[in-house]
Amino acid sequence: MVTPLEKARKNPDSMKGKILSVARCVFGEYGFHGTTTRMIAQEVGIDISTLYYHWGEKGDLYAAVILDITEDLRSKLQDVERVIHGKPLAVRIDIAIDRMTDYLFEHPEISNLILLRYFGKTRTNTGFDFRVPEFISDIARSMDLCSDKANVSKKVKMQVLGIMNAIHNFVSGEDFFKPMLEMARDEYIRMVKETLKFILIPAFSGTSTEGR
Amino acid sequence: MVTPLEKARKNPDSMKGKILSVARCVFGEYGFHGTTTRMIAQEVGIDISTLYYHWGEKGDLYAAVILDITEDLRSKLQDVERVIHGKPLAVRIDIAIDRMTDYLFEHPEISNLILLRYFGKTRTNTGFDFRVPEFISDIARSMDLCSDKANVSKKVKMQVLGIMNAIHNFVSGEDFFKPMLEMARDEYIRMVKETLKFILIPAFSGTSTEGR
DNA sequence: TAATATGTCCATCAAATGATGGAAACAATA
DNA sequence: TATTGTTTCCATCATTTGATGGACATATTA
Repeated sequence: MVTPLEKARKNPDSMKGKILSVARCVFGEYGFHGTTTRMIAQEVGIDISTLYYHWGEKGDLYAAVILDITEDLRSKLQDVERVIHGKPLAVRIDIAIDRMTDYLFEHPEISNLILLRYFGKTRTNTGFDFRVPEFISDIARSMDLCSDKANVSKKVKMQVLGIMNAIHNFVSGEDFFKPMLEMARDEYIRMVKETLKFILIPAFSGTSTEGR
Repeated sequence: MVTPLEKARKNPDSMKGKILSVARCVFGEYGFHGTTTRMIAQEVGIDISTLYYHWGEKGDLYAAVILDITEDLRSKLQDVERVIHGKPLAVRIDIAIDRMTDYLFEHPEISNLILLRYFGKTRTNTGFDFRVPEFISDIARSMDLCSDKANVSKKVKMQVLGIMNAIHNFVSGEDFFKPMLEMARDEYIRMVKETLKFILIPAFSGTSTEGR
């Protein structure tokens, strides 16, 4: 059995795929309640009922969007993990920041959606699996921040949350921070990486693997 | 001339003040579009038209809420500044994290609203002054992160953004992270402080005042 | 007390929004 | 070509939501 989301991911040029792609961006910009199905349909250039035909109700489309970005992020994290494997901790962090920052600046809706989901509530319960806990543990292991690979401590999980959120913040806050700091996009991205490394590397590279 | 907001702030038990207080929390939880005027009115226990009588249209109430939390935050930052004045950098950061974290966990809607404003857009333009740039510079100066007090560098501004966002993240993400990590509230708050200090202190205390 | 100002609620409106039925267009296949 | 299944759009509905007018109540003051 192949789910609608799998179909859409396999076929990005299909109508299902196009709608999903646009929905990612619009939901990412305006949040669940700030987005209307009409906004998405208009952006795709189709009638609203075509959207409903493919994805059913708004909440189902939103759920698909969240699963979609989750899968993208998981996949990207695995990529990065392969690259940094075996390198010293400070280098791992350095590379991971570069790669993840570049990737998320190319797909800012991922950071947007994740943060909106962390910090905002939806009235109608769009409760479904976000799989954050696995992610956190995976990152901790690939960063080799924890000694016990099977059981990541709460302390390390908090640290990983701090790292990931720091990146998402700067990506998602681009439209707010960039004009505030009077920077062009490339300068902003450069400064983001620099700042992240300035803050994160000393904390992790000067200590043992299990926190201070 | 005294503005409606000033009246409400001076008189928290007045209807204006009660509505403002409730609106802070509801807007903070559900965002601008996720909040209906009916939700606020119901929470206060009044008719919807009473709300409109006091605050006019939804966007005006939201604007008042933002100005309200901005003023609270500014005031709190000044408090903290007085406490940490003259102390060594590592101590300043330590105390600032403790104080700000405690304060924001008591008023999580402040962090919620700030982050939602950074990362989410509103369809109808609720554009008004958020005064973030001043804040950032004030914090940089009170932290003594910059050598030139008059002209805070972009580098330092980015660092301050990173610090403040890290705190807001953990406060605003409480409802999401706490159950995920299977922690009680007090344990979570303790871990937040610990993690923030673990990440932030090494970066700033081991360097000169103007970045690495 | 009479008169005026202030505050609250009920009823209601117009627009926006989520959602659907059915006709038409299009494609695939016998 | 006739038949069947898929996709798209138009028209429309029911609710929700922002917003207002006017009646009633309560306080204030002449």
